Amino acid sequence: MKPVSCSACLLKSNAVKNLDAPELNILGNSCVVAAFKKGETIFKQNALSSNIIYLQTGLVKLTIEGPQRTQILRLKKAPCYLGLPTAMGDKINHYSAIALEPSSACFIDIQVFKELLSINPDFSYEILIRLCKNELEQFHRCVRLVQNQIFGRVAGMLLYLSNEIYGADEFNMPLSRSEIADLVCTSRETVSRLLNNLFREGIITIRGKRVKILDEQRLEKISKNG
Amino acid sequence: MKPVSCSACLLKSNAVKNLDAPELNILGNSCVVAAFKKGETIFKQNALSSNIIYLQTGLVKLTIEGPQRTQILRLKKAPCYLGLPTAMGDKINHYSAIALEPSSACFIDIQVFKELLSINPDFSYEILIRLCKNELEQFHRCVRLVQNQIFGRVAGMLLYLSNEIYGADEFNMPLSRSEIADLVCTSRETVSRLLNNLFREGIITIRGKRVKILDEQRLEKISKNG
DNA sequence: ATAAAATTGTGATATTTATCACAATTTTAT
DNA sequence: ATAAAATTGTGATAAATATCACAATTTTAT
Repeated sequence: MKPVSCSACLLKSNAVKNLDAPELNILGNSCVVAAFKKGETIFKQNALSSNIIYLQTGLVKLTIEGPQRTQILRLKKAPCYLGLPTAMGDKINHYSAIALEPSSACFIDIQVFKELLSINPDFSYEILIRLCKNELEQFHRCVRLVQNQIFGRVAGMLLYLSNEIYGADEFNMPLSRSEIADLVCTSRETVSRLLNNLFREGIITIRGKRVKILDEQRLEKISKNG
Repeated sequence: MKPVSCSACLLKSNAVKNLDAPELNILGNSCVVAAFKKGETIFKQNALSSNIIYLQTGLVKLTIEGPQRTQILRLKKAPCYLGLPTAMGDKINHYSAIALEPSSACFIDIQVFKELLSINPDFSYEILIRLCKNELEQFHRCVRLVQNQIFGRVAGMLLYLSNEIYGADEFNMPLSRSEIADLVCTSRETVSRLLNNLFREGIITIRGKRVKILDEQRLEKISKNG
C-alpha cells in the first residue's frame, strides 16, 4: 500500500470529479492503494471495516454466507465503490469482496468520506444516485433469480459477462463452474450440463476458459423465457 | 389532495427533521397529501413519475412484473419514502406501490427534493443512510428467498409481520394467500398447505384474517432451517 | 516430468414444489 | 337475504433440479 495523489489520478470516480483541489487533498491524505491478485480477499464478511473501497481496476465478486451455502451476490467491475452500504451502516461487513482478476483498490477512511459527503453536495449526489441505481438493479436481479428457470439464468449470466463486463462476444470466463453455480444459485453439476447443452446446440463454444457466444439471439431468447 | 404545512407536521421523516424553517417552507409549497384505501394504487410500474412519495401512515406493498408472474418485492411500513430509487433515476417507475391498509402519502416534487438534497447535507445524509440500509436488507432478503425452502420462507414471513410490521404476536393478516405466495415466491396452494400445517402443529392459529403466533421459538427454527 | 490435488462431466435417483382439477368457504353486490 | 364472485383448501400428478457416486480431465506443486 502507498499513499496517493488523488488530484493526479487518472481513474477518478464520477463522484470524485466533483471535488475541488482542497477536497482532493483531504481525500488523498487518507487514501491508500492496494493491488490484489485473483482469488485474494479485499474485505471479509463479519469483519469490522472503517473504509470505503474504490475499485480502480479489475473485477470482483461479492459473496455472502447464506443459510445453506455461500452465494455470489453480484459481480462488480471497476470503476466502482465497494462496501458503501456496509461502511455507512454498522461498520460490520455484511458480505465479502474477492478479486476475480488482478485488481487495484483505494481504501478511503470512512470519516473522511463522510466529511466529503457533507461539504460537497455534488459529490454526495453522485453517490446517492449510484445507490439508487444499485437498488433497482438488485430488485431486477432478484426477480430474475427467483422466477427464471436455471437454463434462463445461465444464459443470462453469459449475456451479462459478454455485454456488461467484457463488451465482447468472446472472453475468458472469470468464474469456475462452482462459482457460476453460486452466482445463478444452482448446483455445479447443473451448470456443467447446461453449458454443455448450449455448446451442443451450437449457441456457444467453450475451450478451457475461453468462451465465445455464437448465437446471441438464441441466448437472449433462452434468457427471457427461462 | 390538499397542500400542507410541513413545519407543523407531526409525522416528519428523520431526514426532514434536519430542515430549517425556510427549507420546510420550500418543501410545504410543493407537497400534497393524499389518502389511499386498501387495494388502491399509489404509483404504477412503467408510469412516469416526477414525485418522491413519503408514506406518512399505513402499509404498502411494492410489486413488480416478473417474467412469469407479478412478485411482491417487499412491504413498506410508514413512515418511509417510496420510489426514491425510481424517481432519482430514469423517472419511470420500476415497480408499483399498492396500499395494503388505509394509508396517507405526501407527494413531493422531485426537483424540490433534489434542491433540498443539495442545500442541506444532513437531509441528504439521512436519505443516503436509508438507501444503504435498503441495499443490505435487499441482499439478505434475496439470499433467504433463494436458499430457504418454502416452509422456512413462510415461517419467516409470519415472523416478519409479527416482529417488524405489527410488533405483536397477534395481528390481522394484511395479505391474501395469493399475495403471501407473491411475497415468498411460491404458489397459492403451497401457502395454504403450509399455513394449515403450522396450525395443525399448534405453532399458529388462524381464524379468518386473525393470526396469532403461539410458538415463536419453533417458528424461528423453521425459518432458519428452511 | 510426475504425482497429487482440484475441477469438471455425467448417469441414476430422490426431493421439492408447481400445476391441475374441483370442492368448500368467504366476501361482495344487489 | 340471496346470488354471484372471489378466495381458499386439498388430493393427484408432473416437472425441475438437487444430490450422490464416481470417472475424466485439468491445474498445481515438487
